[in-house]
Amino acid sequence: MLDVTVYDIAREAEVSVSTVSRVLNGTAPVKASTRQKVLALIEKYQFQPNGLARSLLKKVTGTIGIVIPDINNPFFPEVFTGAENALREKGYTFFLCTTHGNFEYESQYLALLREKQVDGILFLGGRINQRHCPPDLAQELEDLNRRIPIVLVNGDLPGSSFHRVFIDEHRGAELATQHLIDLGHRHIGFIGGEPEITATTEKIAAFEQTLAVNGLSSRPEWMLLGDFSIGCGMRRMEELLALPERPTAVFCVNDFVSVGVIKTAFDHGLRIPADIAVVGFDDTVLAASTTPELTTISQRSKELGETSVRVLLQLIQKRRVRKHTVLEPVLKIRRSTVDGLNAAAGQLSQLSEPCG
Amino acid sequence: MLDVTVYDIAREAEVSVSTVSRVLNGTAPVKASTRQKVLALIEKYQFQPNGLARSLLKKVTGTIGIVIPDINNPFFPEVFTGAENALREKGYTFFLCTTHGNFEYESQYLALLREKQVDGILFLGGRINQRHCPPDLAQELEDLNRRIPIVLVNGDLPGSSFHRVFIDEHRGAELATQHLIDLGHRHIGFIGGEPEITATTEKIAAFEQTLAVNGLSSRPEWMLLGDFSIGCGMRRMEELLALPERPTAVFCVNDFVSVGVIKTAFDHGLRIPADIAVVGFDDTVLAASTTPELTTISQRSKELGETSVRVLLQLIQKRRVRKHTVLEPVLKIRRSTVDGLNAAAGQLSQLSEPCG
DNA sequence: ACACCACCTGAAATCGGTTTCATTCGCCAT
DNA sequence: ATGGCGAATGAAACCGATTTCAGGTGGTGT
Repeated sequence: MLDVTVYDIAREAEVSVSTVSRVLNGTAPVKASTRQKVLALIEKYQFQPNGLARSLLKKVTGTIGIVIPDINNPFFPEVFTGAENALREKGYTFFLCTTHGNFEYESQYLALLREKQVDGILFLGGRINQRHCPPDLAQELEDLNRRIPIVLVNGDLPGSSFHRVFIDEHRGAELATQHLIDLGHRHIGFIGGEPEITATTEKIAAFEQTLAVNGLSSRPEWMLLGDFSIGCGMRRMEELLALPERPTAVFCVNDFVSVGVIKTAFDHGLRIPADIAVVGFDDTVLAASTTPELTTISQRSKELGETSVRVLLQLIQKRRVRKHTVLEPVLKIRRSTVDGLNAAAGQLSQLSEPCG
Repeated sequence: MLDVTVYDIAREAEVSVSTVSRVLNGTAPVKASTRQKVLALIEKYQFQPNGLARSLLKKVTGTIGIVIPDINNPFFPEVFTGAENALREKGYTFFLCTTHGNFEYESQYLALLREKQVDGILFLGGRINQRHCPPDLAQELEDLNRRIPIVLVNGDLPGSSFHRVFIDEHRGAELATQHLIDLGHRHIGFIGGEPEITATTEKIAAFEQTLAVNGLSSRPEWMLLGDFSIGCGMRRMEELLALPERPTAVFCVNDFVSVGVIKTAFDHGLRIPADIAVVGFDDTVLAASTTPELTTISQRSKELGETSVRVLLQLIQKRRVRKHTVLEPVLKIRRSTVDGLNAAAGQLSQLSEPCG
């Protein structure tokens, strides 16, 4: 009863629905007087056209699906923010789908997104990896990509032909490792990350390669994996500190893990960076909230979101886009590796806006 | 060409679309042999019914809009997680809309959500407040509520009749303040928050009332507002420390602000809690990542999300629900107010899962 | 007076499903 | 043989918009 349609408007205005539609979209000239009449009714009933009906016909929904593993890791909200900002004025809306790294959820959400006719999908499945991703999900994703444009963000599915946007994680890990070496560290550990995931393996490869280039090497007992959580950082750091010989620095797979590492180091009365230096990865808001602030690798998360969604938009408009877009990571040097920096030097950009 | 419809299936199976639809939904008996034929074709073409067409007819989309001010404040992702968990198995999807506290964005998103025919809306607009919210947005929201079920989460619009789910912020602020007083503090400051927003005013009211009950009172120069950011915490703490006389404890409007306060205190060589105790609000992941960990008030964010969405679901199903649902806040005592707690006592629930 | 065009409008098809209504068919009881 | 019933199916209406196509009207140029 509260729902007004073009037919209701047309009837009351004593015109046809075609005319109402033309007033709505300006697709053809309409006599000023009838336009006024129609507009008045639209205003009167607060009429808003039903997007489902329109989308059904036009085959465009103005809707994008974003699939991420974990919304509680601040990295992903930042990517989301970038995507949203890039498309805000175009009137897109976003389905946010959190999978918790669960393949069943992923599969379920992909089906739902297809059913709801999204125009495109941003897939930030950290789990995508040749060895780990089950063949059926890979297949499913590829099939889906034949119907709906998909952009893989910071992930890969070797042997497939997805469009991808990602930062050069190898380079990022190299920057981090070289930074520690340049500071004089010779004994460096690596903490965190699931061993099946690209985000872990890439970093380890670059880590060991950079050590080698500098005539150093990693020690198996200092390579402590797990997952991407704070708790993992705490536990692995406990284990590390229990060893007879300790590294003087650790490189963590992400900021979450770094937070755990710092907490545990602090609990053991260690000073950071004097006793142990810590480098993270992602440059999320967490990096700004630890004491001392965390040296980390910026993934330029907002830009990543913006760029990804721009690529997706090109695909949606059937324009040609290069398959891969790579962003350069940036090393953010803060007090978890270099003592005595003043706070301003920390490049904590998120803290510089005025307040109140 | 890749898009298969019920008509295509029907033609190839030599049945009518009605039959295909019946196979799809099991709404009427279909002979086993024809069912098989249809199912085989559905499998062959990976057919999936078009949700737009279905929703258009059924007037249900299985879609919910969630409007939040800031996705980069970890509190909101936690609420979102709760909502998603509660509705996952029902196959709902969520439009996530971030407004940055911008009324224009809010208005724009509300229109979009209506156009896209969401079944309901969770509105977490921290800005909703009798004095501050512009009358037209208030009006808009109320009009919308006549067409679409809306639940206000942690917000209010006095004089209106929305369904609301919220935690008792007054009680939360009381718990925080009393905790500091019980620890022996007599000089307590308040930092952060925009003065127009309920989340600020409620806390201030409870703060001052609790002081009064204990025979204490606030000092205007120790009430330093601003916004809800880390940067605000830093700046206001600088100002506070520049005063000739300082409080021995501060209560912050949220965890973000607390982080800034702790950072600045640390930069000035102050020890927490010995020189200054800090209490936050929200119990986000940030509270676990500071050194020392932050004593804070848990808003039980995931439960808040779950509960809100449950209420919303009731409304969608036109069942009767009580207008207001209130959650009790919980004080989480950690090392930013009490020295020498061991880490396990911190109740950092998010750190207790196994890893790897 | 006639042809032409620009402007304005409406009827009807369309998008891809679901659902109602009517019909056919086979089977069983009387 | 016949009436009745339930299972199985198809035709057609419907949801709410957009768009094509086909007029109708009025003004202008010759």
